Amino acid sequence: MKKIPSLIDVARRAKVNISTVSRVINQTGKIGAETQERVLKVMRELGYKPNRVARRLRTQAGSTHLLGLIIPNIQNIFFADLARGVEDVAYKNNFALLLCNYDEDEAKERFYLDVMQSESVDGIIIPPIQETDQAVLQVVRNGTPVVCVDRSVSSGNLDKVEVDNHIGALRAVEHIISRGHRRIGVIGGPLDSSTGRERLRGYKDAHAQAGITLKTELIRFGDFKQHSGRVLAHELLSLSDPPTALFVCNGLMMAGALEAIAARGLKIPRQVAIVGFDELTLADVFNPPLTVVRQPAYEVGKCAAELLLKRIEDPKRPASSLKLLPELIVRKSC
Amino acid sequence: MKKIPSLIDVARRAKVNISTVSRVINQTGKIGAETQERVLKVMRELGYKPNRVARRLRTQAGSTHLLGLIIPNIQNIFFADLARGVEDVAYKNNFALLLCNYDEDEAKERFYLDVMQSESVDGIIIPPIQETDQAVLQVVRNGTPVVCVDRSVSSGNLDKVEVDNHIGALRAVEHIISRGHRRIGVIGGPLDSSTGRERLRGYKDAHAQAGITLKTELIRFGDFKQHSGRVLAHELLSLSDPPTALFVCNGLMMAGALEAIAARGLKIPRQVAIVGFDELTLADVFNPPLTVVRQPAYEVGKCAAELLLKRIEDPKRPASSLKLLPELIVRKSC
DNA sequence: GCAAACTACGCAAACGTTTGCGTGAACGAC
DNA sequence: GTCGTTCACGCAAACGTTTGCGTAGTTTGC
Repeated sequence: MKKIPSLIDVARRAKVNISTVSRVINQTGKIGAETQERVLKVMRELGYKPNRVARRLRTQAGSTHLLGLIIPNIQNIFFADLARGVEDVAYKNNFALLLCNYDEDEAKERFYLDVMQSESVDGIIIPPIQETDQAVLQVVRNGTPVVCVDRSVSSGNLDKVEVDNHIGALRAVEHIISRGHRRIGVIGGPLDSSTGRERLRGYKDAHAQAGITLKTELIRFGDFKQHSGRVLAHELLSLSDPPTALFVCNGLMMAGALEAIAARGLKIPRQVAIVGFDELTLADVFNPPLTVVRQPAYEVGKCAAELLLKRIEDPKRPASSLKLLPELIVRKSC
Repeated sequence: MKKIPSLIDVARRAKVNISTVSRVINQTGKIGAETQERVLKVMRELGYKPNRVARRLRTQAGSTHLLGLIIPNIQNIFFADLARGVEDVAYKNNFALLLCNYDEDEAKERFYLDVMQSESVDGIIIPPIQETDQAVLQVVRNGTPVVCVDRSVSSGNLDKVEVDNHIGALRAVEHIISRGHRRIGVIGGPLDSSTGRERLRGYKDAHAQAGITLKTELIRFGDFKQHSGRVLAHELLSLSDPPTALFVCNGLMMAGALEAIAARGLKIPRQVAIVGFDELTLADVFNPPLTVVRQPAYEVGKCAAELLLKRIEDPKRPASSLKLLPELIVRKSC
């Protein structure tokens, strides 16, 4: 329970003013070589570590070395990968990370946004809960750098990095069609999310390209959670004229759909083919191995963090918008 | 870019001293009903949010409402679940969470421990990298509450919550033996981790109980990562007298082992049975569904956070040590 | 050889809180 | 009517930094 040394302790021991110590730490201002040496020595002896809280309090923005990341759920592997991406670049630049799960709950999102501001983070990475997310817009109005990931936010000039959901879905469904399928069921995401909408658009465009007319009974909307994947797959497969292939718009719903297929004892891909959005842990050793479109989640996080750091350094730089390409991994399920 | 209101702004507008405002916020001290009303009104008008940084700076410990969580890798679903557990109880108690991945890298662990202290977190949850983890011992010596999870730390009286790895492994291997197997290969974890050791002990004890003598060539040690699972499974299956069943000591290595089995075109469980440690995303819809021992990761995180909060409230309470029971989920892979 | 410029460092304010102490007013007891 | 108590609130220090300004002492320019 020994006292943690502060600037004052170092200063006293080195017989200089605290401002001098501060300056050798931050390498700002002119310091005599000899003094510098002495201060550094004392710092080592005392095991001095700068107090980040005090530093944050003093300097308003840009040097707190703390980033905020607010995601729906860390248990979703997509966001875990993404988080890992931002963490890695944060660590490389000596930033720490404040991480929160908001669970698609607006109150929680608001709470955590408040916390972040109140913690004086240098910047925030967030997949906005809504297209027009007043809470995050308020934050950027307060002057905190924000970059949006995964989903877009309607209002203008924010940095953002997304994956090209349209092209991903398009390629996936094109592939399904190229395998000869004409009745393709889709388990989509919520239409009020850009991801849900874009993936559905890919599905539709692929049909249009191939001259296949859409059947509304084959189009179902889930909530990106496992449960909805299961029940919607059951619904689709219970149709009097069931689809011969399924396109499932995220990883968790994919797991649910596979449950339904297993429960019905259907053989993949003979009785029903399937391709999912998002890579899954055992996808490549599944029987049969699962055809999926892999999202570059780690890269999304990495790019977002890099963008954020750039903006922190230069708050006036024009907003940039990245769109990363997903990759269709063709295995045996379709 | 408007100025964020501070205590001073509220005080001025309500025509009181800042200390009064502080007192109505914290509900400490006597305040006149009328004054209180006025101050609250002004706070609402201005949208005042207390500055957590200043608060943390002023009060030394116990009320910063910030918890630290340092884990090996958030991409490991076990730790993601665990993290979710602590996050949930943190949120319920209005705590925020500082999350870091240390990647089994001692330098990173040290860096993040420094950050945590420097951020004046109220407490830290960590799976110590070593049995005798000097860095974390130093932290508790400095007076920061710490609870260890998953792995134990040798030195005395720390709060900790683990899962009973011995009983988990014992039950698993008992089950394998009950299926008639006598040559059981094990892909274990590093022996310098308590988890690795305890699971191996379970494996051995199950053999002893059944009167089966251990064959050293059937015992291999990985590093809990996917790659080692694959190569060790290949090694075991290449033996002139290969095992008829495999016990794999964590989830990632399980995925690797399944890769190896798939590559060799072996049928589970006919040609080789397998049971793993850790539940996996598609385990229940795998073909065949995977028999695993499920660790209560979420509960571990939950309990750890609750323990930590208790200790923060009362730093002198005796250390408690929880051991949660894992669950053998028998499916079809053995 | 002297003004100007620079070097190396100290002084003190400021960041937004919390909190011990002080104090005037109201109040109850006698 | 006096005195002690309680109430409601103000004053100012403190937490550990950063940083603009000031200032001795030294160097440079000519």
